[in-house]
Amino acid sequence: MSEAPSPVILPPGSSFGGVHGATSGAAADDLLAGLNPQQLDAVTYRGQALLIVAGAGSGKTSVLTRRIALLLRQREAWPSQILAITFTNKAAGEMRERVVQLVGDSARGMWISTFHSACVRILRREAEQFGFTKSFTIYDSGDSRALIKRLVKDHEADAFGFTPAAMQSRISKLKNELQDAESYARQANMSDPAERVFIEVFADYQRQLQKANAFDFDDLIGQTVYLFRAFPQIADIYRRRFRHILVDEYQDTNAAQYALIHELTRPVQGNAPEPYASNGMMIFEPDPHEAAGVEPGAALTVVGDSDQSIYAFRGADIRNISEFERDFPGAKVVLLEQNYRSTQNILSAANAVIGNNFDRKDKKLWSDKGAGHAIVGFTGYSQHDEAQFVADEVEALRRAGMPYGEMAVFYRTNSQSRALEEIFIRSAVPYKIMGGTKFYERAEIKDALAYLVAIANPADEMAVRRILNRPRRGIGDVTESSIARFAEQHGLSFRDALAHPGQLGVGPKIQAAIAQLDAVLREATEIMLPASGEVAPPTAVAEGLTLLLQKTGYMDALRASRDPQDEARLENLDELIAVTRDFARNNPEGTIADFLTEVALVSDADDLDDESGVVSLMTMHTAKGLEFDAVFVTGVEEDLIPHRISANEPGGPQEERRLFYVGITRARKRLHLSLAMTRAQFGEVTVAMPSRFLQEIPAELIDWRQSPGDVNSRGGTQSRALNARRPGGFGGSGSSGSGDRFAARELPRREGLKPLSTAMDKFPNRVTAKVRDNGDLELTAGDRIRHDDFGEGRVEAITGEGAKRIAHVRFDTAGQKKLLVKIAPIQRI
DNA sequence: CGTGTGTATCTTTTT
DNA sequence: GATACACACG
Repeated sequence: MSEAPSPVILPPGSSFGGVHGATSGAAADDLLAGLNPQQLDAVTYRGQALLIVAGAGSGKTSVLTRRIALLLRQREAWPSQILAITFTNKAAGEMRERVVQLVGDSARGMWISTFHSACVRILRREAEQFGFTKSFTIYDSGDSRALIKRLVKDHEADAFGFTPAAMQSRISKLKNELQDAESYARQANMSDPAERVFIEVFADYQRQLQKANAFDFDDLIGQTVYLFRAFPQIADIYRRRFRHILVDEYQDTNAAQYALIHELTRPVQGNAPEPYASNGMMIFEPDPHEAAGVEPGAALTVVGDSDQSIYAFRGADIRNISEFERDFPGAKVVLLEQNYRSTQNILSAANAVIGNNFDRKDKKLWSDKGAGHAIVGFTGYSQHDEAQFVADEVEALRRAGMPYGEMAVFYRTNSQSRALEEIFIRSAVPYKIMGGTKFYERAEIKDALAYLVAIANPADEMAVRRILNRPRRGIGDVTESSIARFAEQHGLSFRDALAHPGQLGVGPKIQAAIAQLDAVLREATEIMLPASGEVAPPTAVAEGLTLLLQKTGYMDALRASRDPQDEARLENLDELIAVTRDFARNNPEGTIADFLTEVALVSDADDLDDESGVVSLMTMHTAKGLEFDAVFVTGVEEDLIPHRISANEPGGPQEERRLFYVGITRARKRLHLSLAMTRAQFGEVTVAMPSRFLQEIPAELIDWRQSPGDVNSRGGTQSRALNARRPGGFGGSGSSGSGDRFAARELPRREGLKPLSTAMDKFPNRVTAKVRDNGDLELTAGDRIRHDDFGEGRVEAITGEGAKRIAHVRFDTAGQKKLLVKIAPIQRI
């Protein structure tokens, strides 16, 4: 691979990446060129079961895509016979793109998707077989929590100490093991009243989902398995269709996903095939040559790395991969250990850390890229200080020629992003946060989507209840109950009860409000699901949504509000409408249900707009599967990584170590590990200790710009040199009195490196929390300014427009900085 | 029925 | 430091 920083992520060994299609037809040479012997094996092996143990950065995506490409190129499989499963939609998109690059358009027709999307596809076709309709809704975790919350209340489960969250996670765990309330009840201790109430809630929850014609995330998988088991002839359809199944990130599959794979790879028993059609769609075209009878199961390829298993908390079972050979006798195993991503220093650190996990097969990544730069360590006084280090370092790398898009900042918990964000804004570093408060979880977006759900799936009572009083219509709890009662008495759905406002026994004003809502819903239904039988135009969803938001007065209410946040909400809604338009453009056939599916299954990690011009901020979980030239792992502290909560969980600390391992192995060339001595969480400042994982990295690999020993919070409580023995606890004592020595120490400066951010001594917690606004402060080159933290300096240039005007300032002591004029704490002098 | 105030609990990680 | 909930008031 080239040494020069490049915004394009080249596949490992892709020196030949540009020569596809040179010799079409027989030649597979270009697909095999540049592969090492193990990779070659992984691409070309043919058999029922193949496990590719792929260490971080060993080129597994490349191997997987070539394997698919080869199958297609050599006519071993039609595109429609291939099912490739990834964990995120983004990964699926990338894989598809790369296969297209290799074999061109013949990649069309493959199923490359996540477990969840694949299951939705199947379920939409088959839902009518078992009591759902194809317009079912998908409950995300927020939806299902809301429902569970209500049920916990109804069943008074809180009296037994059940919180909705605990209830939800228990139910989810069971579902991931393919249990339902009934099967669980059989093995439960029914003399325990808490167990009984749990089972009641579980069963009721499932009833409510069914009644609402909805699946939660776990059901998407679990119910598909159920479908296959209960209707073998349906399962056979898919077994016949998919001859090659490939699963990425296999170490993160849970029991339900494992069962799904098992079902799909079973030999086809049947004396089958009535060409099976559903909803008028032919699902597959039976191949006349292999008309009927027994067929072997699909060939299964799984790729994974047990060292990167980080989703045990959501049911992932590492045994799926470690016992693969037992589950699939005769399976071939290929080990990929050569790393094409990172320099040796980074790998040595990674190996050293992961080597502390005892229950793993030893595996050592190696690289021929050379040692590379040392890992940079930094200890800040506070999280803000740490963030400033990151921002400064990002700028230094940028000036040295690395694009922002090749840099990423990782943290353990989403809440850590705030401090980084503040500093980045003030330093005018362009960034983008992946994950976090998701667009589709914002209240106004959920409201808007609830309107759409109310149209697409009127059986979904939760959605209808949600929009009942949004915007405010004067409909409160009392009226809501009246509607529910009326619906029950007359055997109507909650939605249909709205059509009879006069009989609800409520006041005339409220009657009018209900009638108005009912009318708008009808009007929108006519647009998006025309009764007359004709197909709705592609723009129907956009039109319908606009109509709903306008005629219900939702938008007007926001506009009239003087809450400053409501302006942002309006913008979000506009963006949602824009999303519906995009959707119409990309899916001319797309229905409202398709739109809602897409929305329910995208995560923010999927945001495809690789603007390549911005630094990415994300959790270490989100980082899995990505790689960057420069990586900053922040908050490398005890109680954060490993997270405090993990300490009590079986296998918790080990999973945390794997997570840290995932974080550091994302880096190609530059790795930075940083921490803070004090961290404000929970609203108050607490003292933080360096993570135990830091001590697992050989000292010579880390170049400490400022080591934990150099730093003392608030003038020093005690020495916190990494390997210094700590007598007793810490925090309370503060009596050793040896701190000032360290506090005064001159910070090491290194040649060629940017000076550290200055004014450390007055930095802690000095960062203004409030966003300030300099209004239309006019600055021009040559002006002198004073900055709250950096002191005085001279403006060298102004770039950008309006609110994004950036001042390039050379400070007398702090060096060169970029500042956002609008909000930087500066004044002209 | 809506709004405002006070209070409790919160933060792991995600399809 | 934020948000969600309970409660009291208009």
